[in-house]
Amino acid sequence: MKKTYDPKEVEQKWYQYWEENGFFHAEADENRQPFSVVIPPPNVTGQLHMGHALDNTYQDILVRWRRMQGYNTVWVPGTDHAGIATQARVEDHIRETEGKTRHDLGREEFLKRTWAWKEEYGRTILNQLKRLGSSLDWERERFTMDEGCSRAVREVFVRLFEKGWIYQGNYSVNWCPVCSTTLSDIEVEHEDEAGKLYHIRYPLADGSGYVEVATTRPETMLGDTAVAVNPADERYQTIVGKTAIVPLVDREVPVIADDYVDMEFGTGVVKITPAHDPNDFEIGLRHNLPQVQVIGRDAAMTQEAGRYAGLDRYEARRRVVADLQELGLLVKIEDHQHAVGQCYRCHTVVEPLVSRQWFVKMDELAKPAIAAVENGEIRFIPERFSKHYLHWMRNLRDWCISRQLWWGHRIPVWYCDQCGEVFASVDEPKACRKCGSENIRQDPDVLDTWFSSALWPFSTLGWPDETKDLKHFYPTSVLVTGFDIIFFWVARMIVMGYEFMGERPFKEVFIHGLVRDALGRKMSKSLGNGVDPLDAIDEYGADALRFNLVIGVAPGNDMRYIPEKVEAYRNFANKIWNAARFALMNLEDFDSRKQNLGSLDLTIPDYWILSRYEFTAKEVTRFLERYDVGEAARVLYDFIWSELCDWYIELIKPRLYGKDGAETRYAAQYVLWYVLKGTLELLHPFMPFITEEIWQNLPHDGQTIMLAPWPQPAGLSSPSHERIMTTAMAVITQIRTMRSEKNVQPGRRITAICQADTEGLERLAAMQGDIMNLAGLEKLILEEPGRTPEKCLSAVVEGINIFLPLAELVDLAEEAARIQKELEQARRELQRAEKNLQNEGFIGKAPQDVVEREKEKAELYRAQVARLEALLQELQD
RNA sequence: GGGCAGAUAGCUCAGCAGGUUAGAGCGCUACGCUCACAUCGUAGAGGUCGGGGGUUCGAGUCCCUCUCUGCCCA
Repeated sequence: MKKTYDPKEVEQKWYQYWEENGFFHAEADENRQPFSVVIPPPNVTGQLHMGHALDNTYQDILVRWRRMQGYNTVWVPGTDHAGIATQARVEDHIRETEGKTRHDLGREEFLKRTWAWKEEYGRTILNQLKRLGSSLDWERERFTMDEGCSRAVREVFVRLFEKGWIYQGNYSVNWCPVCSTTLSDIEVEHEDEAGKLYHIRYPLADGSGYVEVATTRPETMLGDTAVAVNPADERYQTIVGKTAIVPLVDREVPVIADDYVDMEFGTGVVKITPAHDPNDFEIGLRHNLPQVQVIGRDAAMTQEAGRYAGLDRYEARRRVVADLQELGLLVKIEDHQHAVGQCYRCHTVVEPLVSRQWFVKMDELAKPAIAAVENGEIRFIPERFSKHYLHWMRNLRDWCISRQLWWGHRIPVWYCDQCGEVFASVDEPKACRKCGSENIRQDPDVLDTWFSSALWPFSTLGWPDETKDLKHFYPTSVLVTGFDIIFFWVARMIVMGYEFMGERPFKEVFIHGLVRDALGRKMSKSLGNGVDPLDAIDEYGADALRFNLVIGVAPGNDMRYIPEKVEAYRNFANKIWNAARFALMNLEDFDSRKQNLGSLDLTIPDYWILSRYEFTAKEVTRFLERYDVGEAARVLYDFIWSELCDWYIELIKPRLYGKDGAETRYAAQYVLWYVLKGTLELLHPFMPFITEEIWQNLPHDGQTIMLAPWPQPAGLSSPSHERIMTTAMAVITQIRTMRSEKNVQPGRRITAICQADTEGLERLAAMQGDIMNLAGLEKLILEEPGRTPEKCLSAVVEGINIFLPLAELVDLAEEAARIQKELEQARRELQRAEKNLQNEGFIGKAPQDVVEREKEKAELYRAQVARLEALLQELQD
């Protein structure tokens, strides 16, 4: 074995081994409890980023852990066709390489190219997930546009259509002029921008004066069909019902009253443009106003805009404002902060446009999905995310699902040009369902990407067929994802799960935060501050990256990616590597079958490490059960580094070297092997590669650590041995501290005298040899308290007097000062404990064990104080 | 405007169901290449747990309030 751990050498080897031996794969087995997870499918043309690395590390930890626990475990891999994003990438590519648009190529050819693109790049992200160690069941790989998923999409569409829950309608929708498609409400991000508020005068037709309206988008006035005030606004009572004239287009429009108008905003008078504002659209419907579309799908002004036709919307704004100014109708321009809707894909400012689109009626669908979270059938972890979810679900609007794209699931609706019938069909129809005419055409649009991902938990398991997998693995056990797609994805899966499976899609939703850069900023392409997980893996190893991503992160919190931190966990891997190297060097002649734990002649450190190991195993399991992955990892880190390496291995070295005989050597070998092997098993879900590499080298049963049984409690807990060790460790540390303070050469062996009560002496005697070894002693004298040895460095710890006869190093004043300090500290603690114990409330109300512990502490501090006082007295004499 | 997080050592963060002398990593200081590991060891310094109030025998932990930061929704 090499002196330092080299991840490159082992990672690929083991991944291949796991995959080739089918360890990731599981068939549905009715006799075993299922544990199933579906991956949040990454975009098919995407690259692995830290967010994916985090998300999949969490999933892999849970999946590997449950698999070891014996669950019938599957983790379903796959990718998402990501309509807008992928189409945009391919369009860019074609423009750059051929100088053509998708329209130049035509729909069929463009789709052919996109599929080719998908085939070429779709694998990369999945391969990148392998580098991370993800134990995905590759035999189950799916794609949102594969045949099965596509069939599920059509099936769902048709069923909802026939139920009347999918409908077509003319509404104000969000249009992205760059992506050339509509967007659902949540695909629009509202960002605060510094804008302007323009105050404009609209003359009244009867010549009685003007009304002053305030608007942030003056260019839309060309499409105004009303001016509105609040009915309760006393300022404007008299003008309601009059007619105003829209300047520049000289359109006569009514002055209407509507509750929607905010009296506080601007002048309290607003212009109404039903064609270009969703609220105005609603008002337009209420008041029967015409819609005049002055901005087109290309974000340029239409013919309706008269002399502004053809201008870009922003250029039109400038011209309109200039023209108004010239006419003297522009009252003022104020600075104004307002939220501007942008496309979540390309960040272009979205244009509200009225058009005919397909919608999913959400009110009925939402009911069971709301109830499920309310009554705890589906649980969010952390709990607070259920509030987010519920708030959104209770204020749901219908979902616009049609997209004017080519890449996606074509809407399965056909129009008959003969009789006008509109019908949906799962299979491609040859003729009109009603009149039999073959003169039919399919709706040109495709569905929102999220429509197909909403079906993911059951479409990937075979729905609409009633497959064995679906029966056994649905509902899935847990969904792991980031809070940013709770609305986009999680909510819709819940909705569709109840509607089509009659059951929740998953029992629990484990939500994690974002990976940020070292400065706490979101990692983004535009900032260029993203760290490529593959680079991190190359540099530190996949195990170190994984550990870094999860350790010490509380559920739901964001984490910062700091290279030095990954380095620390690379060092941790190396630490384990070397502990194992040490173990293996000393286990060459070891045969674990010779004896079992019960028949060995164990020492106190043996009992202690077994007890600590058992505690650690329980803690790790407990934390994982609560999805507290960060704490589980921390517990392991501390156990391995501090207890196993720093103490236990150091303690057993003499025994392993054969200094105390073969029997105890074997016992030390056995315990070391047992604890190391078990610890590797506990660590395996977190650090799959290094644990497999070491485990394979240790005596073991089975083909892989992946399938080793998860460590179970074995009755190894031993508080009495832990207490002895605690005392010994405190004494050792204290002696080391004194040596260090006085610069005693590390190699120099010295004498120590320990005075303690009978019980203390027993504990020390039991550990005498170990204390001497680890504190660098040539002699350890244990005696009853009474005398104060002359010219010694002294200290008191755990009620034990420690004296180091190092006369030449003793500085009386220094000693006195130090002891004085310790004494004050001990007195403070004693006082605190006594105050508690004298408090009737405490004695009466605190739990028995807390009171007991407080009593023990008081006793300890009392002894401590007494000893320190005596010492100080001696020094001063 | 409404809601939700966060504020703990110089930095980044833990702290579970109120009761440990409040922890870790990095950084810092001193010493040490002792036959697993210098990607290391030993020891050390460093915190009035954002401010104020309250509940409680007891509050970093629960409640109220204020300040600051971030996020979501309108």
